[in-house]
Amino acid sequence: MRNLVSCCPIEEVMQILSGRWPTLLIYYLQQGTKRFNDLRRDNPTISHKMLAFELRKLEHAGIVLRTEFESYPLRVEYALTPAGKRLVPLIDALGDWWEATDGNAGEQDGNAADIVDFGQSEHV
Amino acid sequence: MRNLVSCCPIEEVMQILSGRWPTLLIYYLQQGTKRFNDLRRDNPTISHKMLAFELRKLEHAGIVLRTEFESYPLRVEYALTPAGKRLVPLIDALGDWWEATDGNAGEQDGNAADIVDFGQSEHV
DNA sequence: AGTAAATTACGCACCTTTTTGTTACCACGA
DNA sequence: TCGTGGTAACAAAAAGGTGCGTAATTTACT
Repeated sequence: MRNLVSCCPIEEVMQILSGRWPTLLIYYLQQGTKRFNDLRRDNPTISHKMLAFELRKLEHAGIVLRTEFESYPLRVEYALTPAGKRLVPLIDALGDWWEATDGNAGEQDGNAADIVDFGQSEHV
Repeated sequence: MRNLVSCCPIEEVMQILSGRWPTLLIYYLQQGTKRFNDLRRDNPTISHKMLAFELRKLEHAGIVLRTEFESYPLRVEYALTPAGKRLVPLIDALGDWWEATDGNAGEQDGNAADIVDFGQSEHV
């Protein structure tokens, strides 16, 4: 009575992990403790608004630990919590699954290389 | 050189699984073969446009197999591919992880029950 | 020595882009 | 006329980007 039977926890997880940034941020934080601008440098395409928002989301979810130091210009450090560290191999497994699928995907449909772009833009 | 080292496959997976519907649809399809309106009945809040779009996305990703029968009113069946079935336990693991985290989350922050709502609406 | 500028980690307001929903419409057969 | 499995057009909502402000301190320039 656990395996994908209660779909609710999965919905909650996806609410946290959905989007480009959560898994990426977990990836970078898994390398070690980082500061706000470290993460911005790690990922130059994220805006500071998004970074702040996603970090707060991950913090609330218990995945990221935020530590504030009252030094010169104010310093904040971000790190994975134990729960966040336990999450890493699960995300990892998804990546492995995708690579395995991707490897032999061509046999079904013919093309699987252009999956990346799902442009739904219809207002052009 | 595989474990969360190459972040790209994870980005691709999240591009497919992000959002409310993909994991939910996988959940319902894991119960067995379904037809379009079966899935609509399973999940009344999804619009048919979204359902069609998400199903096509999952189909392109090699997770869902679409079979069209030329019977009287036209009949289409959706089912998980082998790759889709292999994905199920991974999604499952995320749900289990969340439940485990949720169980002892109170020790860190005090409240972890109201994580669900991340209203970012600022234009009210 | 005095002034200007940069750093740090954001919050806020405005605007654009993307996503999602609503509605109508299609062909077909019972 | 209803249900089947959609597509296309339009509308609303959400997500995301940009730039400004903050406050203390250090560095850079003159």
